[in-house]
Amino acid sequence: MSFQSEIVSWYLKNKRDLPWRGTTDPYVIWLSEIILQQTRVEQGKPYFLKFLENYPTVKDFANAAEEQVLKLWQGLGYYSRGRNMLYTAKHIAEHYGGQFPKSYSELVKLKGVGSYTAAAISSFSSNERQAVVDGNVYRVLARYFGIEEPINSNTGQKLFADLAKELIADQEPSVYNQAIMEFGALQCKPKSPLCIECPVQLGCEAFKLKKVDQLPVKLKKVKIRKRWFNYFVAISNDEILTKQRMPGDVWQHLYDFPLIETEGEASIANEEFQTQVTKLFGKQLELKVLESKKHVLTHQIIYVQFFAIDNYIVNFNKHTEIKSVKINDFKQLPHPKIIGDFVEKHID
DNA sequence: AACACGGGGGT
DNA sequence: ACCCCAGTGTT
Repeated sequence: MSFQSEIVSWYLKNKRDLPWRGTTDPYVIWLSEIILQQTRVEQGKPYFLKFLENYPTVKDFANAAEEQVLKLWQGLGYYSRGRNMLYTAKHIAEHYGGQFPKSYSELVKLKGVGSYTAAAISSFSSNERQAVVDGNVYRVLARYFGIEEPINSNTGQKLFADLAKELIADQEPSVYNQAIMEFGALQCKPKSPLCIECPVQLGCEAFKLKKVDQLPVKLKKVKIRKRWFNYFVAISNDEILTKQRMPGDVWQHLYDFPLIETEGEASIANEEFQTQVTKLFGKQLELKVLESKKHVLTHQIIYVQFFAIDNYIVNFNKHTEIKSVKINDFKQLPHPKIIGDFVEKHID
């Protein structure tokens, strides 16, 4: 039996029952695929169900407000996915008459849809012969064919894309694509793959050469930046100060608190820090540390301190991005995870 | 080609 | 501590 037939046969026996399987509606598949970008199935599943319930069709999605979309997205990360989804939903409602495209060539033009997602949607929705190449596929192919070319080099990308295209040539595109990804996720896992009970063990180059744990090869790792965020929790009566984050940094368009970023750990005793606080709020304030946390992202570690500002009087300079809103309204806004967690813990 | 973009889970 | 996850957009 060929590699592909073994994979498909394994899939039919071992596939998970997932809520987006079994539909050919390109809108629903798009929903699931965007959510699953760089996201584990188990983490994405509740978000998929939530989005489908709130926006049963692409027209429903197109009518949503960005704040509502981002609120539903809260906690999932890579928020540009949510923003791009709304943009694309509006685009489809307007230019496609609400009819979600199914072909690779149309799909790949959509914002937030790259070659992987276009291949996934087109093959799952209409069985178009487009090979998916995601993290799973890179891993399975690198191991089975013993490919040492880095998966994120220029030549590597092309090499794997060509190989994947060859392999799907005589297969049912929809089933085969899902099969190889499911195989990578459950059997040919990054760590502790199940080689002992693997249906393609005999043909696997990496297994033969005992290099399973060394493949695939991936270039470089980015340097992690350390940052120090000092947030000010200013409540007076039933209002709280909030600030929407702007483009050019993490958590774009999400709402957090007035913030002073420092080059190192800030303390109340530090004079320069006090000066900055005074400048930001226009007067001397008494600060109290509420909580300190370390927030780890892929590319930066953020040391977060929350300071309480007691007896704050609402007289905030209207020139800044900072606004005073009702606490109940504030809670409805989309927040970074670290802020959402803080609010849930400390603010009634 | 390199980097930015979140958060969580596995080892 | 490090790697990876049903990747894409920008520079």
